[in-house]
Amino acid sequence: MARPRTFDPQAIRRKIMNIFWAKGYDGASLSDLTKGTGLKKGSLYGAFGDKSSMFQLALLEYDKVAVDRMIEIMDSLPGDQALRALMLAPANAVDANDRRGCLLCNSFSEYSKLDAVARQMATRSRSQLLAGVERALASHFGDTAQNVSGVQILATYVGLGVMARGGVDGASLREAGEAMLRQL
Amino acid sequence: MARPRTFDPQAIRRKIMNIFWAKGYDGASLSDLTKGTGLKKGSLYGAFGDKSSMFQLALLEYDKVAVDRMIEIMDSLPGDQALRALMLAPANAVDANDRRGCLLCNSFSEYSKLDAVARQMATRSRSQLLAGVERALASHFGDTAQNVSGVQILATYVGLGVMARGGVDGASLREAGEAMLRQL
DNA sequence: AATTTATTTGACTGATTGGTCGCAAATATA
DNA sequence: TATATTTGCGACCAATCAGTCAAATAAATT
Repeated sequence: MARPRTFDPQAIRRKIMNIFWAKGYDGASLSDLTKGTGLKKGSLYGAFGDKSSMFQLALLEYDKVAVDRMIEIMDSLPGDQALRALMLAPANAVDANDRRGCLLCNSFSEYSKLDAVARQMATRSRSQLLAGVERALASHFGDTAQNVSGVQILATYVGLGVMARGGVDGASLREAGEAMLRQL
Repeated sequence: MARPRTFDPQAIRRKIMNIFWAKGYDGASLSDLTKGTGLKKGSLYGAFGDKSSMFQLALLEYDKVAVDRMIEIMDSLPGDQALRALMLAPANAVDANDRRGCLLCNSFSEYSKLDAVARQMATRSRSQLLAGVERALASHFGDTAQNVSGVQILATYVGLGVMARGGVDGASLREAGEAMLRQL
């Protein structure tokens, strides 16, 4: 008996994620969100809550479509190929003209402006990504102690994404990723 | 015959740098700047120009007191110690309760919001830091080809700074830095 | 076709954004 | 001490910020 909503919430969630991905939490204005989704403020607030809720939603969506997906791919590959996929992802994105970097990594930069829930979500995604990296390392090296550390690989990945945002060319990012892989 | 200014421009420049360092270009409001410097808007604008000029000034100041200083230190040390100083700096800062990361690296994250001058300054500082890293590498390895790349070390450094902002503990940052050093 | 109910919409907050301007205060010279 | 000048300060500006709300709209059931 109620009028059904005319938009697809899932599609809007995706658009919201992309807006925050490109502009950051603070950098994305309500005006950006209304223009980017095609919805008016009222609909946006009615369906998804306030701006911080929308960002939480964006983090969740990114966790599903990017982080979890990357972890699944890594888990399905031999350790060295898994790490190769991760370390070359930033260079590949820049070559495809995508300079947004990684939404999760970007949110570390503005961590101090996030609410407690968003911080927890970001921290959780980070530790899951780290766990995936460590599984790949273990699968490559066996369980023996090694020089490389999972946090080091994670730091390199974060740095590559930020440098992509900062205008570094794809070739340099590829060189850095390849160098990291040579250390395995 | 003119009334002399009652503040020390150099000290104010330093304060402006610290404000942008902690909050970023977009994140630092004029209100932050007036509160942080103790000067009113009129004085601030009269002495330093608009907000983007003040950010350029902050980048220049950071280049002098942080980037150039780090490069000087690195140039004065044997290659391995030089790289050690760089790779452990983020962990040391966090241990000293400083989670601001690196102003230069942070500006990569919001590169798209900077004006042309600030972008050029950031790019220039980055390539100077990279050159310093490559000198340290050459001093350590001689001129033979090696597995490690300067861009890789730079990416790791950037990532460590961002992770520091994102609440990662000092011990993890140290572990990552030490691991990177083990690859040399 | 009438009613019910949620959706959509645009107008409207108060606060803050970056930025400007004129006036009063203060000081160094004459 | 009087004057000339620049600083410092507060009021003001339009634009934008996130967020609210009531009225108009549209659809599904009866």
